[in-house]
Amino acid sequence: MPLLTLKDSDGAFEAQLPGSLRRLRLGDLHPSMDSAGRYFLGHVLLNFPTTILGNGQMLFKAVLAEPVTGTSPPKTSAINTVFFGAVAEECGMFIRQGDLLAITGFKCSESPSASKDGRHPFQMELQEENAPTVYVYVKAQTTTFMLTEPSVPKPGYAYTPLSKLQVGTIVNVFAVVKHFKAPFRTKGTDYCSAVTIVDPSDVKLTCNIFNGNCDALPKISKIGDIVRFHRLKIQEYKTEKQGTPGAGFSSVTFDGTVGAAVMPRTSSKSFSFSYEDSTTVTALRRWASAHLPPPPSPVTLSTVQPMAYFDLTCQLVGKAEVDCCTFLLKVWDGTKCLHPHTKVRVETGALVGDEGFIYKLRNLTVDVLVFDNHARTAESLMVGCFIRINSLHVKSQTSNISEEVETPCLDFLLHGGTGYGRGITILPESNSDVLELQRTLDLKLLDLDDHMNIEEAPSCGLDGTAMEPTHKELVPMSKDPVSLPSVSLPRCQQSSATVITAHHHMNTTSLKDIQNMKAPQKYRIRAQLMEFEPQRINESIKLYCSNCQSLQDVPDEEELDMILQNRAATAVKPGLLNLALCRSSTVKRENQDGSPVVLYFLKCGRWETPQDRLLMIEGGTMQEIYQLSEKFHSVVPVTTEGKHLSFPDFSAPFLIQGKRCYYGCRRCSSLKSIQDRYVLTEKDSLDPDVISRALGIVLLQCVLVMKLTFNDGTDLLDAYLWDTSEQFFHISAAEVLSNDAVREKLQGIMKKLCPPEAKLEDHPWLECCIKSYNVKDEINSTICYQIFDTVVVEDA
DNA sequence: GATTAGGCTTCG
Repeated sequence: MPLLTLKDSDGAFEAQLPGSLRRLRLGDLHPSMDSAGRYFLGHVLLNFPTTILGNGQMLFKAVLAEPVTGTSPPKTSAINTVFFGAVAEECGMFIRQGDLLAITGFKCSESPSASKDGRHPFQMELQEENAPTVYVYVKAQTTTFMLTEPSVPKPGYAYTPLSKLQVGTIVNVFAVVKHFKAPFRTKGTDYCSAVTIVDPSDVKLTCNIFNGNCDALPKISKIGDIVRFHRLKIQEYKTEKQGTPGAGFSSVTFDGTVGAAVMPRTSSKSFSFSYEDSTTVTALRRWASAHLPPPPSPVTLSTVQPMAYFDLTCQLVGKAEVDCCTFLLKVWDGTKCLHPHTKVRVETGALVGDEGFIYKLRNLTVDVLVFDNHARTAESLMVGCFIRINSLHVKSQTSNISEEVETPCLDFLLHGGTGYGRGITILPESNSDVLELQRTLDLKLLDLDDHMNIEEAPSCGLDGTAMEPTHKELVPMSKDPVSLPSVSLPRCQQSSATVITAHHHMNTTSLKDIQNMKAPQKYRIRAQLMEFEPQRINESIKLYCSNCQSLQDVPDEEELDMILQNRAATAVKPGLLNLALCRSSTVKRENQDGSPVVLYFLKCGRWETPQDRLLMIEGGTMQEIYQLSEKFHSVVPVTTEGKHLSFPDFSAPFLIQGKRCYYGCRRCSSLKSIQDRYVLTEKDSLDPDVISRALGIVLLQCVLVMKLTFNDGTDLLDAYLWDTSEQFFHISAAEVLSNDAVREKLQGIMKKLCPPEAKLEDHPWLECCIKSYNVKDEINSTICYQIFDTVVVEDA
């Protein structure tokens, strides 16, 4: 094995190397030199994807930089390092930017690209025949940055004031963001973010930062943020200096607010962060607060002025395509726009989002029309996400100002182009503005619930066609009244096993009265639970698509094994692999006469240990998949199709994490090819949302669906419980399937709500909000009922 | 390791 890892917990890197080895410096390298007994020490500045040469040999290239001890780096500190064959395969999978390596057993040759890349005139080459060894220094703690790292040779970064920049140099800078553009796709291959920065030397510099991965761009969220750029190349454009990423460019961003925590934001997994950096951030914050104009105070929908441009931080409630170059975004920020504003009409069915929620917020949302390049961004936004719309135009529809007859109607427009930073940014949930917004929205929602009354019940209801089959299946049949249960205590004195979370002003309606009323309506009821379906608790969990509203059963392990067996039987040639994407290994099973199991290890991710790696598997039973998912973070079942990997179908989960299975919607998903090497590694995230989005899969949500039969002594009523947000039971539907303890907890609750052995009169009383809605088919129209805004009392 | 864009508001 040419690759050896040494842990930082075991001491300093060089102290762990074999004592006989002596260190070679960059100046010692020469084609005539013998590297036996010697090693070269360097940080990985850059690494390129592993490729296959014309002769079928694998090649991995990295640029190494000798750790610098002085204050400023020498001119040529970087050297190209080329790994061949098996060495390339192994090192290419493991080595990443920022790693510290010690290399032995290499040859030196002339670098064919030295004149172009300005690096060392020679390059290092590692071939298996020379028995090379690559020692990698592994940090035990990789998730967070380290404040001090005394045992690792750390490059001493020097920062150039913006007034001292020279064209043609590569520098490190620390400065305040004066202006920025949210990342946008260029006409080339990359995303770009334009950032203008200033520092206490009172000079500004515009930088165009490019990267093929949008997430790798500086994580700037607002003007006043502080950025640290390493290896920024200074160019000249129209007599002005300009910054652009130099080789190995990296960026770290900090909040610019005086007194805020100094938390670095970056997508780099490995980056330095020292005590000095922290004091620089503090100093820059103080300088900016005293010398720069204060950042514009945030505008909300309630404070918006006509004919203005502003940045809006908001939540996306709904979206719809208007035409090829226009998209509608329905957003809210918890405040009410005081001016009349345009409501955009879209074709029925075009609006994506929760109908009920859109209706509930109808007086608080504004319709934003986004054009051209932004329409494409808008299309990919997930309803519910938090966004910042930069340079949103509030346009008054009254063209002639002299005609001030009425209050003007406002249009919210995001014009095409990126001028003035126009754009849409998805804000992470950890963003401080989002946390504040979330609080505002939560309070507003509570407020809304309190003021919502029966007259406000939506007329649209939940009578979507896609839900019909389920509801028809479960449509209440028995409506014969039964004898009144004898109750020993007055009802008002009995505690409830469930309570309502809103609508307390509503009076209780008897089930008999409800049966005589038209839908849709909202009611408050007090009744006992007579029975519920399904009795087998696992069957109450369904897979729901929020996009097409379809509902389906979750296959059990037996069904899944059948599906997997059929797949294996119809597979043409298992094990055909795409080398550029991953490494495969075939696992033989002693007790099996059937097809082999092939495992594919993804090469291009940054995941290093099995616990944070994604594995693809071809063949295998569900039990085997679960076994693997205990060791690997994520398991994706695949099949081979021609020369590439593909997804079999949607009958089985497309992703397994631990005991949790994730399914895709066969109707709404449009699969992207795994052929694209970036597909699975987008953002290097193993989040099911990110993976499913990257694969073009619309993720199905686990929901808990039950039919509850109530009896209040006046009549019986069947109501559906549709618990999508863990509200009713405080239980995650998905966990009912994957966690035995959670399933038992749910069974326990149901036992208490509806004790199987007890007489109905001894069942606990429940207080519930229910709403009625119409379910229509070609011939009939039935009224169904659904429970809402009700929760089980803990320890019911 | 080329290229992209290169803040200084719009068709709507």
